[in-house]
Amino acid sequence: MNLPPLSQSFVLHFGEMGSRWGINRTVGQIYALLYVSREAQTADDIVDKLGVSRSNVSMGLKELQSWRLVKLEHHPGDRRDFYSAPEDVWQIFKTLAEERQRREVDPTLSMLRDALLETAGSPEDVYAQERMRKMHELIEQITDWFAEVRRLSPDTLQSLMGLGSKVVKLLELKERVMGGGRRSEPEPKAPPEPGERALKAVD
Amino acid sequence: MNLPPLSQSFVLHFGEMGSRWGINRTVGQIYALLYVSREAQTADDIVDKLGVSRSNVSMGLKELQSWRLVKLEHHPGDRRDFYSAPEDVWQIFKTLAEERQRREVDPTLSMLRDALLETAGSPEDVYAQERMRKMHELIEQITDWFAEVRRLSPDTLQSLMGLGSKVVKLLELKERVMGGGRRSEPEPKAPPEPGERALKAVD
DNA sequence: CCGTAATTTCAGAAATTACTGAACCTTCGG
DNA sequence: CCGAAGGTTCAGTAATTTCTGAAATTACGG
Repeated sequence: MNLPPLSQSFVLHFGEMGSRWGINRTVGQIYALLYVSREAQTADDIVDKLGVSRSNVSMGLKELQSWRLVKLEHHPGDRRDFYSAPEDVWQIFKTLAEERQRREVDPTLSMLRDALLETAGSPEDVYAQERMRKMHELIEQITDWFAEVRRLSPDTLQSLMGLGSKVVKLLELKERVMGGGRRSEPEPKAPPEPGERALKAVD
Repeated sequence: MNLPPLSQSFVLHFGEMGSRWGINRTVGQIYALLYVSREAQTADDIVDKLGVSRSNVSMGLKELQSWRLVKLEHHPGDRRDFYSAPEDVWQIFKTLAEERQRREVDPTLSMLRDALLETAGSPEDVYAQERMRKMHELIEQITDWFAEVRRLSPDTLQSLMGLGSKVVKLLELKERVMGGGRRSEPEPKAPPEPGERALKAVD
């Protein structure tokens, strides 16, 4: 490995971390390298700096592209592919969240929906279905919310997060200003707005 | 595998999914089984239902315990260990979030802090450090926020998420009601409250 | 077209991770 | 103290994943 010390620590750490996640060492290292590099890198640059095989880099870059985590650019008069990581860390975070949603959450939601449409044939499966319904509700709620929040601008998001748990104060404020609404002892189940939260049968 | 059909689909799905995450097939299956089982299960129950070896189940259960995802209980007059998954899906989600924070995020924050305390010895490392600072800020902001939100009661959390992107409206509302505060064109950097957001040198 | 540079693919080697069965503890009733 | 039941550990094997070098493909200037 042929890198200045701080960059190297960073790259090595991401390599290790990669395993705890679903990505392999090389992919983690390639991403880390692009992330801390001012200039876009060619595949051969990466080979030199990380000391792994050319084919491994090629595969790693393909993987990172499938995660939409790297940008491919071309320099005029040079036929090589240059790769870099997007600048904006918020954008990176969003992309990561979206891809993980797509790869990890969506298939599970789909499986749960299918199972919930079946008719349970035993007491065990009746209970299992009940549990799956609970899980489906939770996941759908969290992902719907997340999808909405992702649409906010980084600035808005940031001021929202800056509030921290003070959002609760805001909620109380809302109750007071909006008036009428339900008191602080809520009904056992919040009544869903009509048409929302219905179980969709599609994939 | 010896399970009713819906439970089996669920268990198999979690087994597959496990790989995309950092856990192995058996661990995923054991957890899924416990999750959809009304009664706590002994290790031998699990062996029968999943068709894996006794030792594999033992290791899997140990792993799940290290994630705090299973409860161990004892029935009077029975020396066997009975395992079950906590009921409350929100609690499960929180536990999962906390453990992933501990295993995946904290080590990264720690590495970044260390790197930020070093002196860069080359232009490349100066830039790398700048990038690491950006990443450190992002992660710290998100995790601080998450830590605060985790403290909210499921009810509060739920009404918050029910708002979806309407929180933005609330933010605007706040600006109006509170008056004085900064206009919708924010300063380039939000001024940190004194004492907060300081770089901590500890692990 | 030809030759060369760049990239991709892929079969097999290397490394890692998961799983098993057998041996080994620990606990407890008698 | 013995023996049986339950639980854990661990060395070896099986399975999977990662990585490589060589061959194949693509893209392009002349």
